[in-house]
Amino acid sequence: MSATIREVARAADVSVATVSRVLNGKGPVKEATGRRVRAAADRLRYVPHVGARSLITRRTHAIGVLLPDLFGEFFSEAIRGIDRTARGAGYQLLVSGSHGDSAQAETALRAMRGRVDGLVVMSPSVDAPTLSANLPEGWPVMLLNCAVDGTAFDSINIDNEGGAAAMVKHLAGLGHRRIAHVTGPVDNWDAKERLRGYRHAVFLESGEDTRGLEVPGDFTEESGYRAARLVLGMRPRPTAIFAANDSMAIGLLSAFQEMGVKVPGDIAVGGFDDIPIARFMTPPLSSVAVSIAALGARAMERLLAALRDGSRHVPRHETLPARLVARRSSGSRSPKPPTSSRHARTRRKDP
Amino acid sequence: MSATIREVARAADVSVATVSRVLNGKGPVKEATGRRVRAAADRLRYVPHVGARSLITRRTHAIGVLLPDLFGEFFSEAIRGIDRTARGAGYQLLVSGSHGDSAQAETALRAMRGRVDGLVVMSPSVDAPTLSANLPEGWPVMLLNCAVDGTAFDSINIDNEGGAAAMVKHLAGLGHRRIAHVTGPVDNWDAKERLRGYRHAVFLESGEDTRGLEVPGDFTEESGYRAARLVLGMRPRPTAIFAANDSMAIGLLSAFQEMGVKVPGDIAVGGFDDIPIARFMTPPLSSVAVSIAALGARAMERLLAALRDGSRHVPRHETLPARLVARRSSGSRSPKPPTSSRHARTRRKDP
DNA sequence: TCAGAGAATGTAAACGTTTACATCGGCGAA
DNA sequence: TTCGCCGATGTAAACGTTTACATTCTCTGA
Repeated sequence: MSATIREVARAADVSVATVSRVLNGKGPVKEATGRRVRAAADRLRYVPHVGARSLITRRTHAIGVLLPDLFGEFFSEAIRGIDRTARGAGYQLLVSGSHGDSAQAETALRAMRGRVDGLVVMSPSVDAPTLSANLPEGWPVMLLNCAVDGTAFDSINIDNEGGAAAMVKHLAGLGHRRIAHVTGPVDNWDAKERLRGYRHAVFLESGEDTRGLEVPGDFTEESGYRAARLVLGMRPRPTAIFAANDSMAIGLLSAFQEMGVKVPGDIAVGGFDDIPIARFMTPPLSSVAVSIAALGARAMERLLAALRDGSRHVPRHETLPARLVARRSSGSRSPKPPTSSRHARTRRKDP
Repeated sequence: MSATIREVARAADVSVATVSRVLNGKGPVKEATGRRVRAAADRLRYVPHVGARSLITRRTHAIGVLLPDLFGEFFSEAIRGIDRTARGAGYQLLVSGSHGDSAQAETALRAMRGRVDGLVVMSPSVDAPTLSANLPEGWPVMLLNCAVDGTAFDSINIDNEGGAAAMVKHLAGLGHRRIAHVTGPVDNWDAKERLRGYRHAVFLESGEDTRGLEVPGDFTEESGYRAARLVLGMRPRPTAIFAANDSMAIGLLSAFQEMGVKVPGDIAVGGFDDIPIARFMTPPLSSVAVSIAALGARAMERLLAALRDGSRHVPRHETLPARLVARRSSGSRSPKPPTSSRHARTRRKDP
């Protein structure tokens, strides 16, 4: 099979300790000896056995990544950010996706034990108790956009509240006074925060109460499609709708198109997430953008820092800003974006 | 830290060998002893140290996954398929993405050595020589949609040729006689196969030579945008264009819209890949769909089989079918698809 | 010349498993 | 009774590293 450190030592006519020292760059070694060892290692194609190494160093140089059953680009973007940062620091990624329920996530969590030095968890179905029950004490964990409730874990969240408020302000700035909202699933953390941001901003802008302006949704296009009819039935009729995510906003758009309701002429529409499809809708959908890649990168950065600091590390909470993207669906008379910028965003290697 | 097998043995009042036997289900053990051991292991939250285990078994129960710098949904879909199958067989995934060039891929390849039992490689920049140079002899490897040239490696490819031919036949069936083609990058395997399929099908349908009907592209929207003008300048003017991927087809669509050229009235357009945006274009883009998840799942299945068979395994090549998706851009008068099906496809968890 | 410092290198224990082999009973057959 | 077999369990070696400690070598300064 593969060469062992002992064979390299024999080939370079030194002891195994010296080989180890040379390859790990610790301890004093003579220039010439180092060269000899490295040459022998190259020649034999020596690669240290990670198992044996982790057995004694208690380090695996791998990070576990737990992701929910994401579709579309979220998965890719999250991994992209995490991977780049991890690789830069010499860490590998043990990825586990598609966790529908809490039980699956627990199994995955267990399977990671002993394989990784730390964990990045992005899963709505994993909460603090589940986590602490399945993890060795004091394992470095970074929670990504999970429902954090003042736990002892590190976490990073998107500024859902601020993003939602920005969208409401944007619509209000365009003259809209009655702004309806299609909510996400009631038990969804992001949805709850967006709802809160919406309510607060509407109150600030118009002093109005939002009761009677909220329509329940569940993040699917279908629920957006259904919501359209409900909103049109409100009296007085709202002049704008803010959907808690883009999928529902797209549902709204297709319903309005079928009914002959003009967007943004008759009613303005805004979404959240700025998924790639958003800019290709007719009319292009105004939304709130979040850089998932940046989220992942930041998470990995902090996890690596935690790994370095060891027990001195103090967990804390962080919020990543969301950015308003005004397009035509909200009535913003933004010109057609220059062709080049669209390309930059959606280009990809094939397939 | 974590409990060791020795502590479990002491707690259950047996030897370490017995604990190992119970937990691995091999060797004869008394019913009662088994129960006692399992109870102790649970109580102590014992998880075997994978490093120590792999040191002696020579197995890691992990599969390396090398992916290119994919954007959009390809990444997610590929991982989804691979992950599901791997998890079912008790394997974990060591993922490494974002490999721009061959050097990066090589580094990643090396880093995986000793960490994984097998490899799934999906990377246009990795070829057979690079692979064999950086891999231990006889390592199970599955090539996904790579440029395979009769090598000794297992591989699975998409039926680019068949898909392209299907699109041409579809257009010809709608009455088109002059069908132009926007090609992909010249050194891209998929692009080359699609071009071949196009040429062959055009020859079969009309007996015509395709010289003078091909326009160079590079898979970006921009190149599609530029291609539009070239195609319109051909004499006699083609009545249909088949772009080698959807991004370029989208470039065509936006160019035509700006120029006031009606699609499909003045010219029909078809793409390849059926990316999610395709159905949301105006008009919805006809394309050729490929299930990337199925591709990944199939790859993992075969890799696992190879792992089981060991040296008895014989590598072979496999092709996965591509499916034509006719929409309005090709002039197919498919009615607006029922709302529900659109939802099923694009729904996703948030964010 | 030589003590002693420090650099360079070697020796061997330890990490936590699995497993070949040894051991120990108990039981049926001779 | 005794032999041999077999099921259940224990003992200890081996896997490939890292590293504390021991040893050897090479100077430097008195």
